[in-house]
Amino acid sequence: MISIPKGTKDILPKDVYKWQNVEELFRKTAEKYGFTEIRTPIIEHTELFARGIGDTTDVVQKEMYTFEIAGRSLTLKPEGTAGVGRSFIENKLYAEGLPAKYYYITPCYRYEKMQKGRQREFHQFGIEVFGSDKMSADAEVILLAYDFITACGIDDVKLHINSIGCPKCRGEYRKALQDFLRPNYDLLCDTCKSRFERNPMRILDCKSPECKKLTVGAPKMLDYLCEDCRNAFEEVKKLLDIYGVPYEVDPGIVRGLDYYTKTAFEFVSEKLGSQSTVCGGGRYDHLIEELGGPATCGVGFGLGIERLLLIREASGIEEKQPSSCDVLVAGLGDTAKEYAMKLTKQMRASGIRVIIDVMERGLKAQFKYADRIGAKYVVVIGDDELAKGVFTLRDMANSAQCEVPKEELIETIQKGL
RNA sequence: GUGGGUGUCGUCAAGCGGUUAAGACCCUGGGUUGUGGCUCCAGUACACGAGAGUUCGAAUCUCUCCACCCACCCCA
Repeated sequence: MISIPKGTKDILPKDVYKWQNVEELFRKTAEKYGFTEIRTPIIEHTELFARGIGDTTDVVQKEMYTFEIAGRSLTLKPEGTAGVGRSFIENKLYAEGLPAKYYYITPCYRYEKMQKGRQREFHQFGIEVFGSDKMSADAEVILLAYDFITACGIDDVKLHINSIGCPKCRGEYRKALQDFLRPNYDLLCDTCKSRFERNPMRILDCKSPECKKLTVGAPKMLDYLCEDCRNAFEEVKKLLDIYGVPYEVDPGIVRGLDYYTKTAFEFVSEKLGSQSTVCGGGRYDHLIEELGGPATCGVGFGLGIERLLLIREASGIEEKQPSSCDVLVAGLGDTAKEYAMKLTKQMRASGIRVIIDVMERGLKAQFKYADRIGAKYVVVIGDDELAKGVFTLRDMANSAQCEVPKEELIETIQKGL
């Protein structure tokens, strides 16, 4: 037997309606805020992520699905923002007026060890706003996420916010961090030794227990913000208050991707166990420039669909599985079966969802099947009915049965649906 | 990268050194030669994760491997 690749999951018919429900809700929510959908490829040039996400990050260093083909290095997208940024530049979308507001629904790929709420192929809802350096954009992005999560019926997620500064104040912070770590430089793991000069902030999220110990008590970014960043952070908080979005400041949020600046936020839920973040995002003022586009600010988020669904389930949110069929037409005998096929065709043309037996089973089995798939009605067509021109229509829910002249059949069913 | 847990029919699940390896659900057919969900009866299935070892004898004990799950860490 060939089994599914590790870290991936089938979304089966019995669950797919749950995905459709949140997808529809997300689209509606994003569109309420004036966002339009964008779809970008799953593969991109590896360089896009190396430059966009940062080549000292864990994601780029060891989690990407990268392969060579025809002398080109391609990578399955590990997150959504870089591809949208690339498209924004390549299609000169900045010429169509700012701000540019996009939403997307996409699979993402990261080679990681499996766990509850963590897969190698996972799906994200995301939004990006390009062109505004004002905090009202950040506040709107956060509000949209909050609005959507709330609309999903989830009420126990908490919003954590932080500011991770800009290149200007980060210089100060880097120095402070390096000074803090320098006495123990020799104890750092090899990866972190190389990060020490290039990107010391990454040492803060190293997995090695040794490095973990060495970073205890390290200086916090929040204490080193420049005036501009500090004002911006106060502004975001003020706007969130105006919108009535509750939050708490969490100086521990670092974000695993290098492109983030200033505002960083996460929505976390206790229902997820250790993978507590359901939505994460922030501002990235230099990404577009870094990717070769015109200097353009940006802010957005990614929201894990699998995790969202896990929370909804843990919250006991009831979703009724829609029935997949309105009517089952059961024909008995060759003549009647031929008539049943024609009738089925007619009913489908009228927009009714009709199933006709393709297993050539007996009447009892057909009824059993109708029951299992949740058909609302069964129409029985046998020689008797054919002769009289009157069919038996059974309402499966209440076992009521009546005779309906064939001319009135479709109308009767449509009325009942 | 570091730990912990679990592997018996399609699914759930007994069994703990000697069994024809239970049972239930599902599925199929029948009781009603034309009526489901309830009930009764019957039927179907290459089930002991793989390989080695101990033993007269292994699903049961040992080892190795594999798969899945979970935690640390990080993220969506």
